[in-house]
Formats: sequence, structure tokens, C-alpha cells
Amino acid sequence: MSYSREIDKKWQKIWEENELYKFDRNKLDKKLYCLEMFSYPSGANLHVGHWYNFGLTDSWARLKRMQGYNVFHPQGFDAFGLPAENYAIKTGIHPKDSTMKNIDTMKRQLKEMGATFDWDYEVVTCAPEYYKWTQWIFLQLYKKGLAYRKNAPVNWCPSCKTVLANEQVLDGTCERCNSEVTRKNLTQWFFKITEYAQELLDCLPDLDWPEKTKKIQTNWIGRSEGAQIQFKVDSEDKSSDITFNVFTTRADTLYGVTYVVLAPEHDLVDKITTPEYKDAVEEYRKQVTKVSEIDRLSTTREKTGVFTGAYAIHPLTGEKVQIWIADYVLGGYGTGCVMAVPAHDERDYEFAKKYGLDIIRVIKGKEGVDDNLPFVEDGLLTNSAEFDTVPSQEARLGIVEKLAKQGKGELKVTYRLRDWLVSRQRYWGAPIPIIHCEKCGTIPVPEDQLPVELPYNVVFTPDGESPLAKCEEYINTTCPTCGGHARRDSDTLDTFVCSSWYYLRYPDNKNDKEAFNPEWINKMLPVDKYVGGAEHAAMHLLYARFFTKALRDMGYLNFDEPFLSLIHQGSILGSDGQKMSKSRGNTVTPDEYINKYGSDVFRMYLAFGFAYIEGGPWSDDGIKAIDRFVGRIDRLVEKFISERGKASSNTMGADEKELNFVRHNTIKSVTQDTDQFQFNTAIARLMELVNALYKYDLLNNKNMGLLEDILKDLIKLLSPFAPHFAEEMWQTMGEKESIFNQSWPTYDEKALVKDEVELAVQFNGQIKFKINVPSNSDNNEIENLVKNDSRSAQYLEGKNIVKIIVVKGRLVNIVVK
RNA sequence: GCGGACAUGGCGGAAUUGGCAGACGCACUAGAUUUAGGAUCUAGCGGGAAACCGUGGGGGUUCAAGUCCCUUUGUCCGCACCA
Repeated sequence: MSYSREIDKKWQKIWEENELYKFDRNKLDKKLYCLEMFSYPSGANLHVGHWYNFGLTDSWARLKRMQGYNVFHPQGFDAFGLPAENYAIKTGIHPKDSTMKNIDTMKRQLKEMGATFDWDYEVVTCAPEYYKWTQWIFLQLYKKGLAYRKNAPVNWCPSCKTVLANEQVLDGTCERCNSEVTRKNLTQWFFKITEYAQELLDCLPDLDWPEKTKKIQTNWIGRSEGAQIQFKVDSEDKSSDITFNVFTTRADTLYGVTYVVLAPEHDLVDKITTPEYKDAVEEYRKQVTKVSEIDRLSTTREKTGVFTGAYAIHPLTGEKVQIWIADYVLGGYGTGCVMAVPAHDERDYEFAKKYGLDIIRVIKGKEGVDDNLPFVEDGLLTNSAEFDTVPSQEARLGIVEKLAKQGKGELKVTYRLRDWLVSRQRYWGAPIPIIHCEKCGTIPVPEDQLPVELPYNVVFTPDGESPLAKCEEYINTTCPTCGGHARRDSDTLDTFVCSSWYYLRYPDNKNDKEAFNPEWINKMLPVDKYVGGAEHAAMHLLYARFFTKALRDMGYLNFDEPFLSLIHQGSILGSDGQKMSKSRGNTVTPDEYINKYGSDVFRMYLAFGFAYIEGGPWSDDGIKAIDRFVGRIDRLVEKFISERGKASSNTMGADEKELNFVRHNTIKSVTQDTDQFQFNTAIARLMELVNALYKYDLLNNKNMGLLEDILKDLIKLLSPFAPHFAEEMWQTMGEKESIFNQSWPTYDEKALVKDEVELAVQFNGQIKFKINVPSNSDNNEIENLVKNDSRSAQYLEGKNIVKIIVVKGRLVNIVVK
């Protein structure tokens, strides 16, 4: 039977009946946890990206299975989130209903892929059995002091009507809907990811992750070494000493400070502003809140600021310097205050020029260095008392040391990373398990009362207030501590919270006593291979690492990192080379192709047509080529079956040796390439083997025994990419047991050694001809063979041989003069 | 503005990490087979008549460079007043 959709169905049914892909919980010595980032069940069908991610990772998993690994390959759904809720607002269809329906559809399609997923371990984040434990983890973080509430300026998306984490703001816009993000002061829940900033950084080098991704995380964490220096606010009233700290990486420029700047939102501003400047300061602060996030992020925007009327005392010189506020100083970074050294900082220079503030040079360039102001590089100190002529690097330490003795400074490391804002003013998420009591304050829901279930009957009118806040029977409750009237937290958790621990739940998804059994999970984790989109480099992957470390420190886990090895698939573009989108009309619908060609052809085209981590444009011609390739194999097998039993030789002549060489070379390459997610070259090698088999098949007197062995190897090598088709061919060959219970072919080094090898012969680096030499010749013999070859004469005539370079098995280069 | 990645035939993409550039496939051409084919099989296929020239452009290191170094252009990505 030639390959078709029917073959897919036939084998999917048999695999399911035989429970072929059930994970064996008893053989953990060779367990291998293979995981794709789970998917959001959107209304649309499985798209090419899912196929590319899941289908080919499955091919990898199949290789590993046949190599003897006990592969754990689960699948599930990241089912909470905004789209379902927005859909509900538009259509009135409840998020739970639409989501569950979508999950059914996606699950059916995933099954049609014919992957090795073991659905017994399915996880759905919007199920109470799952989010119960999401809430439980929230409470553990709360107990540990890693979840806290604070009032802070937060990113607000007016279109999504919710707050966003810093990571979810791209260039001042919402990563989801592209609306411009505004600032709002709100009391919200945060996770203290900053507590782990250093460790998140320290563990990166040892991870088998793409360098680019590590770099993104490194930048996102943004470690910066410097010093914290204390300034005193000048005041007539000696009894009320107000001090504040600045963070600087350039303590060596301390003597060049001519003013200091506070962030407009800094708490101190109200306390120190003198009455006559009050109005100007208030006006300025008002303006700043009006400036859009986008404008504020712009580096080209002219700097603005106002004087507060207050002065600070320079910690070393004792001189008075003006205190300004300006929005180029950020409230959330460092201490929110900056010592301004206009001579040696571009921003301060620009600001000082504009407002006529003093500029004092304290760094001179070394000999020959152009040190026109602003001079921002290291140099030698000047105008800096006893530090004159000291190099910057040394002075940074010396000056801090001097300050430290007076209790006015210390070395300090700061990070760009901020705490993770997890509250969302939305309905379709895991409820925050917290109760607010007027008498007792913030009270965690007792663990035995989890899950705090989402009420079903809520109103989705888009009036800006979240459905939970409007749901009286949900909001009103009793305080677990005093029994009095209290209100539930009306927010839900960022969906990234749900996806920060799902990999821990998979292996123990039916556990109703605990989020996961630590003993079991410590055996099953970490994930050995994790595959998913690069867009999660800064968010999901950082959050998941944080969760793992936090749970480890609470004693639930004994490993440091969740994902040892990570791969990002590229993205498949439309055939016009543009990103697929409905508006461009260049989308590829997998179902159409699968109905026409079968799922294996679709999968194998994805394997063959692109460098996996690059992706690229879709091509209808490309998939036809794979269809043809499958047909070629089919015909080859059919022909062999029809000729089996006919006259056969059993000699290993030159033709057999050549074929056998290709066979073992294919085994070697396919094994290596597939292991490294280089599926395109693996398929290319398979095509070469098929071409070699066709060539051999033209001969009159064939070695049928050898042919059979090679065909079987071919089918095995093909099976990860075309599981249904390979299973069918395997059966056609007369085999009874599933091909996926066979062991992966191994190559014979001896078959890869040819009697003769072809070498390129170069004169002065230019290739002139090729020569065949026995493969066991030594360099001397090769040199002689080349020199005595008649074709060499014309290049040697009247010349002296300066040097001969022999590269074994590749080329000979004769340098003549 | 800063940082990183990439650039190879008409096209998708290979190249053992410094060693025969263009594997494999598409498209194209020719032949075979076929009543016919858009099916199948075989062969050819970077440019050039050739010497030779060719991996975005220019320079360098080396016996040897797509690969290393410098410089320049273009595309994509990350960060973007981070003190």
C-alpha cells in the first residue's frame, strides 16, 4: 500500500492500542526528558510553527528512543490567558468553554502528527487540579518572603486593561497588543526574582544553551559594579540630618561632582524642596507623568529638569552642590539618585550646558589621548586632592576606601533586573490566593482551602474593571484568621507563573497531595532537551529558572537549573519570505497539506527544507520533492519484495563495497546530524543512500542479502522523520514487531575505509588535477606518486620544489618557485 | 547610539571548523519509457570558447581562506538615558 493519510491512521490506531509510547516509570537509569514549550490553545488550528517545533523534536526523541533511552515526552496546554477573555468580551462565549473546545481540537491535531507524546501525563494550566498548585507555590514564595505587595509605578496597558511586567513592555509598548504603555501607581504583587540575580547570572556559562540566549539573559539581568556614596542634604536644621545614596560606576570622578539629580518620583523630593521652588517642582513632576513611555525612553530627546532649591554636601570636599530633579534619572534603577559629573558623562554634560551648571575636569587622558570634554574614558585624576595623577581604575577603589572610613561609601553591585510583577487585573488566570481583611491585613488562604476556584458566572463587559472584582460572591469571604468579613484579592496571576513550573508537574501530573513528589521529580528532572521559540529568552526562561532555584532553596528540589540543553527552532515564513499572516494571505495551513500528502511528508519537508534553527520561506515545490522521495523509497521496497527469492549473488565486489560505504556513511551522518538537530543534512544523506540503491538496482546480478540489510537500515534511519511510512515499509519487509522497538543502526568503521582515495593535487595552491592513491599510502609514497604523475611535469619544469604539503585523504599542495 | 548574528548559483540550503566551494533538493535542459503526461528512470546543470574567474565590497595573514584578522556596505535581532 503506497503512503497516504490512511497509513497514518492505521498506525496511529495500532500505536495507541499497543500503548507503544507509554513511559516506563521503572527504568530511570536511561531516562531522557524531552520537552517542547507547551502551546497556547488558540482558536485557530495547529500552525506550521507548532509542527516545526513538535514534529521535529519528536523525530529527535524517536532517535533517542531507538538508541535505547527511556524517553519521557509529555505534552500539555498553557491554557490561561488574555485571548480567550478578549474573545469572551467580543462573543460572550466563556473562556473556559472556548479554551476546552480549542484544547480538544488541538489535541486531535497533535495526535494526527503521530508523535511519541504520552498523553497520560498531560497538563492543562487552567484546570483547578493544576492551578491549585500554582497557588500553592505562590503561598510558598509568600512564606519565604519572595512574594510581596508594594505600591509602585507600574506599566499599564490601557488596551489590555492590566499591568505588565517589565519584560512584557517592548519599546514602551505592550508586547501583546502594541498599545502604548502608560505609568500608574498601584499596589501589586511582585516576585523577588532580584534575590536570585547573581545566581541566575552565575549558572549561565554551564548551560548548553544558544549563546545568543545567554547573552540576552545576561543583558537583562544587567550586573553593574560600582560604589554607593552617601550625600548629606544641607540644612540649617542640624537636628534633622537627611542623607541619600547615589550609585556610580565612576567613583574616580567624585571630585568632579557639581550637582546631584534625583528621579522626579523619588520620595525625598517632597522633603527637601524649598518653598520657593515647590510650584516649579510640582509642575515638572506633573509633566513627567504626562510624557509617554515611548518619549521618555528616547535617548535623543532633550534633557529636562528643575532645581529643588536644596543643596547637598559633597562627601569629600564639603562643598555645597545643587540638587535637581530630572527624568533622565530613573526611579527604579540603582538608588534613583545620581551624582552628576558633567565633565565626564555625556548626559550630565548636556544637562549642565543647558542649565548653566559648573563643569570641572577631574580626569585627564593619558598621553596622546584626545580628552576633550565630555571625556568619558578612564585616565589620570586631576583636581582631586591627594588622588591627582592616580589612574582611574586605582582611584575608584582608593576613593571608596576613603569614604568607607568615614562611613560615607562602599563598593556595591546593582542589577538592571527588577522584581517580577505578577498581578493581572484580568479574569482568565489563576486567582491570587490571598484574602484582605480590614482587621488582620493581608492573609494567605490556608493551604487546605486551595484551590481558590475561579467562579464561572462572571460578567465580561469591557468597562475596565476586572470580572472578578465585580463578582460579589467571589470577592466577599470570611477572614481565615478572625472570621470577620474580608475580601479576596481580585487579581489573577500572570500566565508566566503557570508556565514557570509545568515541567515539574508533567512527571507527577496526577498527584493530588502535592504539587509534585520531590523524590520522584528529583529523579525525573532536570529536562534534558528543551525546544521552543527564541521569543521566550528573557521571560519564560528566566522565570522558570527562578522558580527552580526558589523551590530548591525551600527544599523541594535538589538541582539548580531546569533545562540543561536548549534549542530554539527558527520560524517558517510564507513563500514570499514574509512573516505568515492572514492579512498578507501567505499562511500555510498544515491540515491541507496533510490531507494531500500525509503527515510524514509534511514533517519531512519541514526537516529537509530549512536549517532548523534558522527557519525560512515555505515552498510548495519543496514539499512535492519530499513526496517524490517517499515514492522512490516505496517503489524501491516494492521492487525488492517482488524480486526477493530470485537469483542472487553473495559476493562483496566493488559495487557492493561502494554501496556498503554509502550505507555506513549514511548511518554515521544521520545519527550525528539528527542528534544535533541538523535534520536537513540528515535527510540529504538519506537521499544519497536512496540514490545509491537505485544505482545498484540497475545491475544485473545483485546481492539480495546485502540489499535487504541495507533497505532495513534505510527504513530505520528514516523512521524518526516518517514514522507512519517507515512502520508500513517495515511491515512490508515482513517484520512483525514495531520498528520503534528496534535498535538504531550503528556504523562499521571498516566499511568507511576505501581502498583508494582521490586527492586533489595543487601547485602553489591551485588545483590542477585529481589523483587516486591507495588509502594506506604514507606521505612519502603520495609525494612520489604525485611527482611522477605525467600531469605534474608541466608545472615542475624549470622550477624548484620549495615545499610539499600532504593533507591525508584530501589534497597535496606542491609549492614551486 | 551600543552590542551581537548573518551575507554562498535562478531558488532552499551544504561545506569534516583553515584543506577539492556549491552536498542534497527545487527550477531548468537533454535522452529513455509511455497512447499521452504535470508520472517514472537516466544524464547534464556557478560564470567563461579557453587560460582562468568566482562565497556582499576592499585590504591582510597563510603553502592553502566561505572559514582567521582589519575595514566597508546591507539585512535581521537584542539593549537603549542603567548612572
